[in-house]
Amino acid sequence: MSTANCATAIGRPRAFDVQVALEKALEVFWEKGFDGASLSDLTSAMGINKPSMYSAFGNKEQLFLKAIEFYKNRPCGFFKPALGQPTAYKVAESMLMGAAKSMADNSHPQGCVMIQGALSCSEAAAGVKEELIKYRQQSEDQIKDRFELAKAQGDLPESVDACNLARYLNTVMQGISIQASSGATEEQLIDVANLALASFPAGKGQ
Amino acid sequence: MSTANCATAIGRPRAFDVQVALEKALEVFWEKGFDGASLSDLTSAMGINKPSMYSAFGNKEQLFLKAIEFYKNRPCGFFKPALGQPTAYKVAESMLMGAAKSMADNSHPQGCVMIQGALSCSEAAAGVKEELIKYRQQSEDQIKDRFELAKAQGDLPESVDACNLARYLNTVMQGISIQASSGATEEQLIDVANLALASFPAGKGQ
DNA sequence: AATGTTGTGTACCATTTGGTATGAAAAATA
DNA sequence: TATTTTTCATACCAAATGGTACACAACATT
Repeated sequence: MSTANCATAIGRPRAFDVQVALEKALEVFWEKGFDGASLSDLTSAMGINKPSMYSAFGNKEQLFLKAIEFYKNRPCGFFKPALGQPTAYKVAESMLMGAAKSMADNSHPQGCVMIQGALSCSEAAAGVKEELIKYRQQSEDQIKDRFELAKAQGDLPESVDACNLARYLNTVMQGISIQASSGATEEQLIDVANLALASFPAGKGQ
Repeated sequence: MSTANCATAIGRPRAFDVQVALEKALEVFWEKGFDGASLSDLTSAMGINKPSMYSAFGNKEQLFLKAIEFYKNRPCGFFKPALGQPTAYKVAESMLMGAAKSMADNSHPQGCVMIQGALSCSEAAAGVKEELIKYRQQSEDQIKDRFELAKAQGDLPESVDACNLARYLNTVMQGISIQASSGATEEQLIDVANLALASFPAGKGQ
């Protein structure tokens, strides 16, 4: 049951690339959600059969969680780079524009799998729903921390409630996810992002 | 196959109230989504058995659509009253505050079933997903029309793009739905709503 | 070449899925 | 009371669900 691709492997080697299979599974979960994605959907997209899936990933729930983990860390993610922007305003701008661009991108399912993967769901998905809620809260907390830092640096007024502002930013991004999965285009979402930025306490000049 | 409760009914009368059963079904769909709600979940919540459900509502998909129709028209809905507010700003304010209050209300599942009922879903739910997208678009169009009217009345500047502003408002409400279903409280969502209102082109005075 | 270890493919498992056939039960009408 | 019409309850259906047993295949080590 070794998931990692060890250099000196003993026994029959895997005939598939675990990472590639995980990406394929991610696409299925992304499009259909946890409840809507059946094992047949998953394994046929991954190009493997069920025993291989179970031995490599555990079960459907763990496969989902590992796919989400990959999603969080994938190189094209817009979140972490946005957090690193020099000013609070630029953080928000980069995040909203990144969300608009990324979520409307049709090289993969629209919207965000961390939002849509298990929103209203069966009891079987209750675990992954809780996990996704936790992840979303962590993102919000990271934004909040970044805004607290901005306040300490004088980049945001002391009067600003970093917690509320972070929640607002997160809320708009989540709305953008819904819009994207409903068919909104990148341009439309950029307009939304610009309107949302008008609420931002620090002006565009900063 | 008469759905309506006719006064002079011939044959054995229904042992259940169609409207009450529909409300129960709505709650299940609301909480679990179309894919996550099984017929067993539904019929046991409705207090009837499957043949009764099929004869009264058609099938799972039509039951869902009828439940959504009921949801749209239910008396406690905040959307239509908000549209009737006298100014564009008050429309937006009423809508956002109504969303914050309604979606965090724990007398029913959190969030909005028209958003979460079928977002990422299986092929079996593709039809209801499209229907929900259409409904959401109709809501947005109604807001847009209201803002166009506001422009004609001089209540909004001519420079405002009613379409973008409506989409922004809709986006924030959809984000609020996600937040609510993630456990956000009414107070938190009101704070979000107030931040969102800061983007509004017409000032609070209007 | 024999052995130990691990992955693969098939075929299978019990359970659940959405959906029905059928006969009995309850009412209005005749 | 007999008939007609409709609903109810049970039992059932084929297909799909998430998950596994098991024999075999492929590799490293001995």
